Amino acid sequence: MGPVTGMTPDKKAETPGAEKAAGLRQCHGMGSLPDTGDAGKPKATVVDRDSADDELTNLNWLHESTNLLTNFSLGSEGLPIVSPLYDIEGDSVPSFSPSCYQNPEKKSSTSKPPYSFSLLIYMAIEQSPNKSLPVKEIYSWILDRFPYFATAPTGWKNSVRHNLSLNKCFRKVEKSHGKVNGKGSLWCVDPKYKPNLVQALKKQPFSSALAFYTPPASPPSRSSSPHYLTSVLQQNHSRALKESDIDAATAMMLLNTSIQQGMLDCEKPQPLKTPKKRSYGSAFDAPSSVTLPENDSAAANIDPSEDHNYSASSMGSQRCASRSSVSSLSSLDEVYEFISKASHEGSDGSEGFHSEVDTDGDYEDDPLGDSGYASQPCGDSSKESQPSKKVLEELCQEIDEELKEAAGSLLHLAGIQTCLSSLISTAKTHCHKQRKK
DNA sequence: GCCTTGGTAAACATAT
DNA sequence: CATATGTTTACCAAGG
Repeated sequence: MGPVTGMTPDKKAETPGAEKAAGLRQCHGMGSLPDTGDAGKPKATVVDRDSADDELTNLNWLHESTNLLTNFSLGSEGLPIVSPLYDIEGDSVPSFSPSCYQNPEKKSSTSKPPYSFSLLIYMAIEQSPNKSLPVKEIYSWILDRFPYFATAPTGWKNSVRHNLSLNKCFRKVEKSHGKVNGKGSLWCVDPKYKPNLVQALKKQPFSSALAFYTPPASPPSRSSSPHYLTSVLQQNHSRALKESDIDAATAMMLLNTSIQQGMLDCEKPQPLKTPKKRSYGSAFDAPSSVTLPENDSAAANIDPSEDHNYSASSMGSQRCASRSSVSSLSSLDEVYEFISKASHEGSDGSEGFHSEVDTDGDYEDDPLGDSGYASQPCGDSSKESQPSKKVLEELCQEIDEELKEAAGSLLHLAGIQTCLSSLISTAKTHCHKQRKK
């Protein structure tokens, strides 16, 4: 691990202080460190590994991870946890009994957490406000929660990166138009595989950590409306949307969001990788039981600076998450349908919309396709579709206008209806009075 | 014994 | 150029 990253011959340890010694790996368990350059043969330290394993069984590490649990239980935004997955699966949401983590017994700060890297990454990402994190943040998160890694050989970072790349559960989120805040890109969890990850988590000794599972949070910097809506939608759509009293404006906004999402989905990259390498996603393959309508793309372009992209993708994620784990989707679909009809009435030239949908469908053929590797993200394909992007944006605007008109019509109708009803009621009372007379 | 899965190392490429 | 990040390949160990 020492030499892991980097191409420079002498590569530095990824963590200063931690050794780089090529051989010293496997000091796992005890976080012992470095310096000794015991260029021992790799894997030569089976003993250490064993000791680490022993520690894993006692789960003492958990006591040191109170932050982790706390965060999870509160959700990334301190919101009450809603766990669609549990609802759907009929599982009860695991509860955190304080006793779980209040035990102060801190014996092994170097205990290796009984979570695989993929789960750690998943937790880190899921816990983040944006449901996406740069590698660096993932490192930090892991380090914060699992001190073990602070003293562990640095190879774990390589493992993290390795997992991000190989595990199809994770997707790279392209930063907006070459704009970058530092190196690398954000990583998010492919909604498709969330259920799998969650399931994997549930299998862990402390599956209760699952309580942290929260619906994708709305991104911080974006305008609140769409996110608010999606958020509300996420929490209430099955209930509220089933009710026929859908506010037209809200509906239009929803539609708008969904459409944008669809457009973005068009840009979703298709995994191009050939199934050469071992499929890391095998454990998290999209559940066959869950039918994912095409393109449930992961949150692409969550970059806050990329607005419509963001909200759209956000919605996409939500839908993905919902679809992949929930059954109440039909209601949402109903809304879309309803709205769709409404918009058609408002304007016939919905050509854009249709074509959009079609396009969407085209791209949806191969969600995670073949290998399922998602490493050829959004960015790549978006680059390829640069030219069409403008067109899409234009279409977006057109649709936007149409939708506004439609919304206006709906509101107008709503107003008329309100007027009529009030008139009717007035008339009724009037008649009533006259009759009494 | 085989297969799957997870962890690790390493080489290399690319971006900043 | 140095470093961080991302990709890929390979090997090993554990468990089913």
